[in-house]
Amino acid sequence: MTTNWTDIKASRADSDERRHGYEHAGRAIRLAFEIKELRERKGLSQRQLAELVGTTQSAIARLEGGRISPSLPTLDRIANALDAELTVTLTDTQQLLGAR
Amino acid sequence: MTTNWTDIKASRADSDERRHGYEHAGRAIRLAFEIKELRERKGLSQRQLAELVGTTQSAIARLEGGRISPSLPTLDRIANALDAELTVTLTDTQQLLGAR
DNA sequence: AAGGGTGATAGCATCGCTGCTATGCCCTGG
DNA sequence: CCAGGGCATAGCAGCGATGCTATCACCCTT
Repeated sequence: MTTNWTDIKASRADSDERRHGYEHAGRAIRLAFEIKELRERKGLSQRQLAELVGTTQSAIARLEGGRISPSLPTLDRIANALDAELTVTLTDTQQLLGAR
Repeated sequence: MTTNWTDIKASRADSDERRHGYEHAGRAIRLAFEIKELRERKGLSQRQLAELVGTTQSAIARLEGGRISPSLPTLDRIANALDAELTVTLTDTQQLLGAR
């Protein structure tokens, strides 16, 4: 068999996955902004949201700072507190390609 | 001001956010399944995916086990390796409600 | 029967996120 | 001027996720 797996591996050796923490920052910043947006829309202060979520104001500030990549459990709790829904999806970008 | 914030807080005291790690398992299991699904569709073994991602087979197996809540950085790396895209969204479920 | 490939699991060290306290800064109202 | 609220930041302890090695059980092929 020895699929063309070797090719796949080679073609990516230096493209993307070799760089570990490249653009997590991007997602973190976007999520941070969305949280802040939602919170302000609800008219809540960081302290109030913190209490709803079950944490402290500084933790909320840190999240909204966008310098860390929040955990899914944390995002979920925030979402619930803000009457929002957290959606996490993995979509194949090659559905119609590798059909051999 | 003293918004109806007190009401909000009261109305949730024992509904959802008081329970910390309730259904993270659900999301973890779904993601685990999606990863496995994608990986097999690409015809990759856990070991091959591991190498693409830059980790080991046991780590992949653990993820696909669905007993932990993966970090976003990890999910992102997996997604890239599988030619997939990771989407994380916070959607307001009350857009047309609290117009005040 | 022996070997190879695949996937689970355990145990460990390390790292990052989280919760917390304690500040500091800015702004607004008294 | 002096609170007071709102937000940011630092520093620390604790915990969960990750990476790793080493097994183990299975299946399949030879």
